[in-house]
Amino acid sequence: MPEGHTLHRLALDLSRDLAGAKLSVSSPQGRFDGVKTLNGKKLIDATAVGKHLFLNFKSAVVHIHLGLFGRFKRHANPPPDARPATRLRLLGPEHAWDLSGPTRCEIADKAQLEALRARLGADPLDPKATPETAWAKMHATSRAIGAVLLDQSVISGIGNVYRAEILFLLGIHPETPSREITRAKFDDLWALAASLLARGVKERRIVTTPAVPGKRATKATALYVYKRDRCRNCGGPIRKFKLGARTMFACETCQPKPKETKTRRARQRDE
DNA sequence: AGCATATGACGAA
DNA sequence: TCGTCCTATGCTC
Repeated sequence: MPEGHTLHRLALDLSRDLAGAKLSVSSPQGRFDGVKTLNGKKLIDATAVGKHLFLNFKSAVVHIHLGLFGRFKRHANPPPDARPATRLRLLGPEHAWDLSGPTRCEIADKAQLEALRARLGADPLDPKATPETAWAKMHATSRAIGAVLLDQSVISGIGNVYRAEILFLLGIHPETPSREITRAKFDDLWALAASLLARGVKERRIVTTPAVPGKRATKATALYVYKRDRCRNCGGPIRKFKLGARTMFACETCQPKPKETKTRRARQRDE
């Protein structure tokens, strides 16, 4: 689940359960080296930027990136024995949170945090974020828009599911050169990303189809194109292909290819 | 039991 | 562009 909405949801939930408390911190797996520094220390809160999560202790900040496999599990206190792969266990008064499989989980100093922030593009979930830099970057490259949307230094928080769904909803073919996106389309994209991510935080999952009152979206109804065989809108076949090292899903009826300016790769593939 | 798969990102070449 | 790292799940045999 780890796209931007997951980390922002986690920041809220971790803050709700653990903020203000002195935590018992452990690493059943043994691969988190901040246990000594943090055990018994008070957590101020948890925050998120893009796909990065920060545990803000009074004395230090833990930087967590879930990568593809990282997960948090919540338990009531007292929690069950931790699985051996548990990298980090945070035990608060009422709840325990177990982290497994993260790409990153380390104490970060000021310089590291600053470098990270400098590297990340604007996060649509940040109410203070402005899209000007993202627009400038997007407008300045001929890379495929589908690849640019995964680039966390342009916009942070969008992952493989959101990129497919956002491009579908905007009717943009993923191989469209980024610089051909108009300012008006970009503004739509930014607003859509913000609203979908916010909805993801609220619903605790990615949902891009219209809400049906009284019904919860299921795996079968939540998305238009991602991992589907048929387009939820027109019923046509979904094309599945690699783009930016990940699997892209698109309906080429609802997302027509840009005219003449095919990418070189697309041309090669078609011949 | 074993294998394929996954919503991510990095470094080497 | 490829290999690599990290773990859990759900399939197939």
